[in-house]
Amino acid sequence: MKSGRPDAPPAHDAIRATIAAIPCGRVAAYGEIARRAGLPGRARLVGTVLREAPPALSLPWHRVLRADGRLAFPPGSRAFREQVRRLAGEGVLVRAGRVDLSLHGWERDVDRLLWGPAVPGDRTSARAKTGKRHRATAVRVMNATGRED
DNA sequence: GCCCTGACGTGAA
DNA sequence: ATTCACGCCAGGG
Repeated sequence: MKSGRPDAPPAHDAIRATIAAIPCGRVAAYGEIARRAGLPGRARLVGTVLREAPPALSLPWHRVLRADGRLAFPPGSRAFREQVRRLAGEGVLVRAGRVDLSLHGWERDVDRLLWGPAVPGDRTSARAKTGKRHRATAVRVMNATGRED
């Protein structure tokens, strides 16, 4: 029995569902999406799926970045600018072609970021020591969280 | 089936 | 911070 569409590989479905689940104001790497979709190591497949995905699905493709936080498109290209635009619309700032994953990364739990114990090697906690930056970060996160649509 | 390509990831130089 | 080389594997020719 085919569940729904015979021409829709389960892997593709899982990937699309995972991408659709990325909350507004957050971003995730290709590799992370593959992992969450139960397909560890298939980062490239995520790219393929996105490329083939019909616009009608309205997947939040702009929330998908490379592992280092940089956009996957060539800087200055049409898609690149569009992605920056969309991200900005959600309060996600792109600087030098990259997004700060410690700030907007999906993998990082927001509550732990604000209230939890400092994680060794976490740049965010290090910056928090300066004080000022910490408050600005908290405000930004709360704004992003409170906004639903 | 072989070969090339790619919206990737990682580690080394 | 940058560049390079590989590893990876699904698609398409």
